[in-house]
Amino acid sequence: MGGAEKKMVNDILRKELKDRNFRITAQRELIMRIFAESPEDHLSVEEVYRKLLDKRSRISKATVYRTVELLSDLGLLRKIEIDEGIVRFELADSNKHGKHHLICTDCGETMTIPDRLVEKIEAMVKQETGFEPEDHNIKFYGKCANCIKNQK
Amino acid sequence: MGGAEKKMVNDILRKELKDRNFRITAQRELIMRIFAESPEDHLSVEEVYRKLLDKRSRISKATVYRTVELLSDLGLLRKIEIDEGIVRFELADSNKHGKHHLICTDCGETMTIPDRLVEKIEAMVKQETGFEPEDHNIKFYGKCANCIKNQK
DNA sequence: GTCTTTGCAAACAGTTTGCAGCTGG
DNA sequence: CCAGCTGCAAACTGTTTGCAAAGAC
Repeated sequence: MGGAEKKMVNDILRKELKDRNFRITAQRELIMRIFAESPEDHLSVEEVYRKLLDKRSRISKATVYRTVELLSDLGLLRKIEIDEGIVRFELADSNKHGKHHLICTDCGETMTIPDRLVEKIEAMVKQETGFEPEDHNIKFYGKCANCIKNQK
Repeated sequence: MGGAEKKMVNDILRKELKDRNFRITAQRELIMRIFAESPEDHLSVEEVYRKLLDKRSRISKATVYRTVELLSDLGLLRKIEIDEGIVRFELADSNKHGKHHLICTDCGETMTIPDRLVEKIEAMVKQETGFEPEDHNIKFYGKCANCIKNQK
């Protein structure tokens, strides 16, 4: 994420905090920055904490927990869970929501399911169950078109 | 699950234990039985433990943890995770595979997506992408029909 | 100055482990 | 009989909480 974008993230954070009458603190800015700077797309509390230590910021772990939860409430981070038992957070980039992948068990390739198809699936779920999906986490494991072809 | 099926589950357990040189114990049979008898399709360790207490079986929680893990290794149970932070187990009914849930962000209710619908989704994925799904992990987060209704 | 936020340590929940005694084969 | 299993309690991990002191506005 480039310098300009990082500044933008910080501006959004400040605005969001102000609007909801929360205070702008160094800790909140720092933690938000960790996410903006991080090459990985999702971090556990432990990982955020480590990265803070690397920067010589002495923030308590309790504050990381509280802040990351607050940032989720503000809609700046999204809480996700990939491996079971470990909660993670990622930047809630507004144009990116949910995760939906096809994972080939032969060649290991992972592809994104086309948005169009995801929308169709969500519509189907709603129609058949009355449940209104807002977010999702979808993974299919199987054989990709290529591997099926080469197998023959 | 009917009486005959419950007996079958127990026979499979005994065979599986024997084959792998584990011992057949009352605790293992009991815990397996809890799953066979349970109307819910997935149980946390805590819930299994409670059900054992209801039956006046004084099994230690450590044993429940160990057993449920063993039964998963044997392929009789499957480990799943629906709400974050709570691990659950379900009967690894051979004709039922993968995990697919609807999780209501209002009331916390979690429901299983009907198999029929899952199959339809898989067929659609195959048709539109050429990818052949064999297993999956699907979670939708949103509002359940009940909460939508009560909200109005 | 006031009300929020932080850091610390203690509390908590879920899970794992070491070990003495019990038990299935 | 004896290796494997269980129960118990203690240890551990990840997370939450109460409170006094520090900080934002």
